[in-house]
Amino acid sequence: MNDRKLKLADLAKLAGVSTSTVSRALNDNPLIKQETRDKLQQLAKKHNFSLNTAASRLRTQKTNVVAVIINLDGDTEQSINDPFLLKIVGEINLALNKFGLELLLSNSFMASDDWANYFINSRRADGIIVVGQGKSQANIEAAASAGVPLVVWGDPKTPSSYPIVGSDNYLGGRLATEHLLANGAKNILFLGDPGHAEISERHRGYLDAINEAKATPHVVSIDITSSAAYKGINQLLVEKGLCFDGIMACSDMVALGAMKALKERYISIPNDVALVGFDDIAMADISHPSLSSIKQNTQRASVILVEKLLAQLAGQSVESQVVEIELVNRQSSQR
Amino acid sequence: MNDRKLKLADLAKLAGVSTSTVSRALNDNPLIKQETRDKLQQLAKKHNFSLNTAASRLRTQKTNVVAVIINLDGDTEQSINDPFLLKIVGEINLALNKFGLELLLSNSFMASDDWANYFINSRRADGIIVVGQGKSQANIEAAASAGVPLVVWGDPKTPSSYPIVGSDNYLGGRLATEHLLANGAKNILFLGDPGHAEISERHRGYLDAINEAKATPHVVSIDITSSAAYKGINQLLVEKGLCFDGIMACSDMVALGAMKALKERYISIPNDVALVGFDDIAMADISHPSLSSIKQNTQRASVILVEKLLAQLAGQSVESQVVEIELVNRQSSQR
DNA sequence: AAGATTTATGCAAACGTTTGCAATTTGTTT
DNA sequence: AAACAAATTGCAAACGTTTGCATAAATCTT
Repeated sequence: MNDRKLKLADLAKLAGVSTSTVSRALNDNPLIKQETRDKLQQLAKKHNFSLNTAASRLRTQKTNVVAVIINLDGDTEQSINDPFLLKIVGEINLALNKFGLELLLSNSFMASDDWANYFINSRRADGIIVVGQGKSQANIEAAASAGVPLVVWGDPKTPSSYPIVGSDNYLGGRLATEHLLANGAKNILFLGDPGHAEISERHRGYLDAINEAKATPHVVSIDITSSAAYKGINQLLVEKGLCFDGIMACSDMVALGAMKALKERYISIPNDVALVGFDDIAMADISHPSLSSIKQNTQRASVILVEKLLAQLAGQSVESQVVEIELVNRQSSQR
Repeated sequence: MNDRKLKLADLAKLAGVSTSTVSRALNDNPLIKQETRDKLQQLAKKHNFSLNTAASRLRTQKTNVVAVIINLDGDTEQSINDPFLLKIVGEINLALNKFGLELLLSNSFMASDDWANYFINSRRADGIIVVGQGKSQANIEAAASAGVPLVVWGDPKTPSSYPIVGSDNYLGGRLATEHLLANGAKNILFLGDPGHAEISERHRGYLDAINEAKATPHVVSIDITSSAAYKGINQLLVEKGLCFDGIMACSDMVALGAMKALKERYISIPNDVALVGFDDIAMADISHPSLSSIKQNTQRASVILVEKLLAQLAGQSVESQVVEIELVNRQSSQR
């Protein structure tokens, strides 16, 4: 077991050929005769050989690694544990693997602010996928303008010098609100943080739908967490009573927090208050009543993110792209 | 912007010293005079220099990267989206960062089965953290006996040749069950998959508690997902009616699935059926009624995992370790 | 002030791949 | 069979660090 790690040269000696030949054979280079290739590949397998990635990365100046940065704001509690963010990371991992790439996980707290330097100059990764625009796009801007291959999960409508892939948040906000209106809600709360890039779009959609219906908007601005939502709704109920009959929550976690506050006060969902979330996380289906939500197609989005990154690496210029959304109609809004 | 990437040699020329000196200075090697060190470090910062990790990894044979493998069974639906697994990954990421290490994310589907080869021989990572024992420990066993620095999140009571860090699952199962008994439940279901390493321990704890109370055990064996739980409980209710008054669920997601099935049939929780979950995920607190659960200290566990891995890398031999658990008493079991 | 230490720097050889080019072998054409 | 073209393989130079050893500069001893 503890033979010193084999290198290409050892394998070459064993086979009686040159290292070049082995290298090419293992990379399935057609320069090498098929027969030789097969033989060498078998030999490699037999001896449990694997290439030293450090060496080949040094030589080729490519890593086949993509850094995924979970971009959190320092001052919010929306944490690394947010199920939606993590779900996206999971999907991105799958998508990368499909293309033979590996995933280096980071968050915006680590790694210094200079992403170009930390990840790319240092040859840690070939490109970057940023998950979440956060409140400030400064870091992203900086990296992009330093010429880093970069894609962002966020709101694709945001004007930017880098490609953003994400849902049509405006439309989502609008659909959710219209759905609530169609179900007879008159006083619909927007629950979330309109200062946050993606969410501000949802907010715009909400506003437009509300205005068109000549209803009155009412924004409850909170951190994007379930506990903030719980507290926010609780406080509102204490101070003003049940002054609303619908809630458009900026995320499912937020919706679920609100739902708890309502249920504790025996406010019926959907009869007294209709509720729609955003993200369609697993819990939406399992909560009781089940939570209507705007479903983001994270799987498709992840594949697109990776494809766009690869296109950039290949020197093509790429644009932002919207992925479709869908209203998932469940009990919480049905009446 | 587009100056060709600086290398150590360029920096050296700029400063009028040798590359060795720059290298040492940037690594804060005390061989170099403090003054020179400061000067060079400043110069590096000014020119936005960063070391080529491929080169230094090749030279030092160290990567400062840890591979984290989410170890899923091929045949279960417990997916990469499981909030608990992802939570652990998030925590491990934080813990690794604290020690200056980076996280290469993988799952057991990718990467071939030969972890030793794929990650270590290839110098992709220095060590491996496996999240979840899964149903088969063959891959882990193989890697460990190939001498790979390796730690596992799982059930620490499992006899093994590698260190396992995790909760005292037996105790957890026991505590949860005893808690249900203490709250007057007589017919307590165990809901989960006893074939799964960690869960079989919870099951043992359940059985012992049940037997000591001279009650009758009743196991509903299902996949570890909320939808399986939902279906399982539904089916049971259809076939046998409400033949139980307590459920010990093997995870919170499972508990929440069961909860939904019960609520839909207007079975009161906790009055008709008391319920305890496992993991204490965020949703436990937000569900209504809130879900009592066995809390696993993932944060502490993550730090321990990393420390043990580092110890192994330093050549020390390390042992499995139990991290404390705690019953979080919420509404779902209170009567 | 000259040797003996200590401190600070530089030289040059690795680390293990990949790849342009040259060299060899094989096959084809006249 | 000679001349040429095509198919295979090998040589050797990179890629950008780190580090043992040698050297040079500064400090201390007597």
